[in-house]
Amino acid sequence: MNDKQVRVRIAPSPSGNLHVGTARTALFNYLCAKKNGGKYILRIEDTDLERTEQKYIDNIYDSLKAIGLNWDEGPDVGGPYAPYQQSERFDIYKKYAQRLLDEGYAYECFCTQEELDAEKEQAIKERRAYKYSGKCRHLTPEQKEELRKQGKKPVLRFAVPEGHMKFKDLVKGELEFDLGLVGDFVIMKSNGIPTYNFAVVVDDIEMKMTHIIRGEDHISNTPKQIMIYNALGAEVPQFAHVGMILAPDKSKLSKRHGATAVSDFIAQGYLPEAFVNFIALLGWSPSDGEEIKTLDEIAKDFDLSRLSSSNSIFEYDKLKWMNGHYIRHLPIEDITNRAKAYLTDYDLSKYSEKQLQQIIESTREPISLLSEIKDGVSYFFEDELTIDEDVKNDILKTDLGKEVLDAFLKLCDELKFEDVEEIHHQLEAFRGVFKEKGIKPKQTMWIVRGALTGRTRGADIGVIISVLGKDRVVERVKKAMAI
RNA sequence: GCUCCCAUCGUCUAGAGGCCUAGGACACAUCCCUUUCACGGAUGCGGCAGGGGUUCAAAUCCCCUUGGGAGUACCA
Repeated sequence: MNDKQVRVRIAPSPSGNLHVGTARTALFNYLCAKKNGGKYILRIEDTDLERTEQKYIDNIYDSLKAIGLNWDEGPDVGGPYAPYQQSERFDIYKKYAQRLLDEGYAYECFCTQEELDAEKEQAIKERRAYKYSGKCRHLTPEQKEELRKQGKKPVLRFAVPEGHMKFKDLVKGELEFDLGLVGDFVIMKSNGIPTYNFAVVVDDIEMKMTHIIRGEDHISNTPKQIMIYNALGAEVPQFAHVGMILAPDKSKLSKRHGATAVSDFIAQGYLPEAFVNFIALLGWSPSDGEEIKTLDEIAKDFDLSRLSSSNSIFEYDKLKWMNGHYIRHLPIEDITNRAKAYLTDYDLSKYSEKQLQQIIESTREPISLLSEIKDGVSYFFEDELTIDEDVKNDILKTDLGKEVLDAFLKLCDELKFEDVEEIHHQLEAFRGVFKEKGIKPKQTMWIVRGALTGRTRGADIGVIISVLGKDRVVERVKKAMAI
């Protein structure tokens, strides 16, 4: 490669919330910049005035920030090539368009939608691939004047030359296209707004992009874009086209498969760390086989050569597992703080921060979504415990249940409530008594757990007893005995 | 239809001619641990789409078939 500073970009269109596919593209660009000490730029491609909405722009900012992909230059932070929002760059595109017009690389086309549709229909009838005829290519100045007088507004079309276009893609390898198959495409719409293919190139030139990393759905745009680079006498950046992210049924990922927006995943309880880690593995693989990595670690290890050229399917199973892994391994203070967002229905002031952490610590193990924490800790907060029917019938109402609870109630007088370790020891002795009578330790504890939580599963029993404290433990046991 | 891209366990992938009786991760199964569910650990199940070449040697290179994906807009 060259020794220029690497400059890459993510250029989302604000016509929807930030999509996972876009997020992954952003991630790869970000990683490429970080790895090479380059710059990672955010550019908002809002030339589609109809579909652009401010809330989507906000969502893009928020989502990108949430997963840690902060940009070096962008609409909000500015930069040497501002503005970074296409709707504010219309005069720049006009200038470049005029240049292409003047130099004969582009021409005005006055064809109406009807004419174009007719051409298209004809092509279909002849079972021929459609391509614009180029009939406006050689309009005389007089003809154009006449058309203009009729009130027709022209579009600007790029005059596609004959021949073949070849370029080397960093992940796909050598790619070749027959330009005879691509028609003269529109670069400026009749309303004076540039089309995508034109605006990207102008911006990428102006913003000095060195690498274009994007989804392979852009492969067919690439020859068109390269032609524009060439016509403008600009250096062509390196391209790297990655496979797409597909839904489990191999179709395009859509809402019907669940969430598609990064913000949806986060709202569902996925941790940003886990989410980025997971999407990084979709199309990229670590050199050491170690899959659990922080963003920084991934950046250190990142290399375009390890990008995959095939599509990958977005499966929730692994994401969930990974999310659970992060929930279990991130510092407890951190997880506790984030968990609070899901516990707003509870009166958290009931417990000290330390106790809250104990609660979360012993509840975080089995969950894979942070949102599950709410249900997981409910019995710590309910004043009126809800007891599962089968816990009532199969556990608490039994003779053994009464016996165990009676004994446990007596034990409460000696229990060292403030010391979880000690509680465990005392419990061990407690279980031992029943074990001698042939009652399995797990059965004994099941009964105590049932009385205290109303469930058969939950946090560490020592923590439950300690955090609940003597008063509530005794109260709950008595209530359970009265069932 | 036309053009382009892709093809290793169910899924994500390692593999850049011999290191491959194809490695890892998720999922699944069994076992162990255990105060529950889990977590963790161990073991197992499972794949080079098919067919031709090239080569002493092919998952790796070439061709064909099949399958999948993308593009084909005055959308990005």
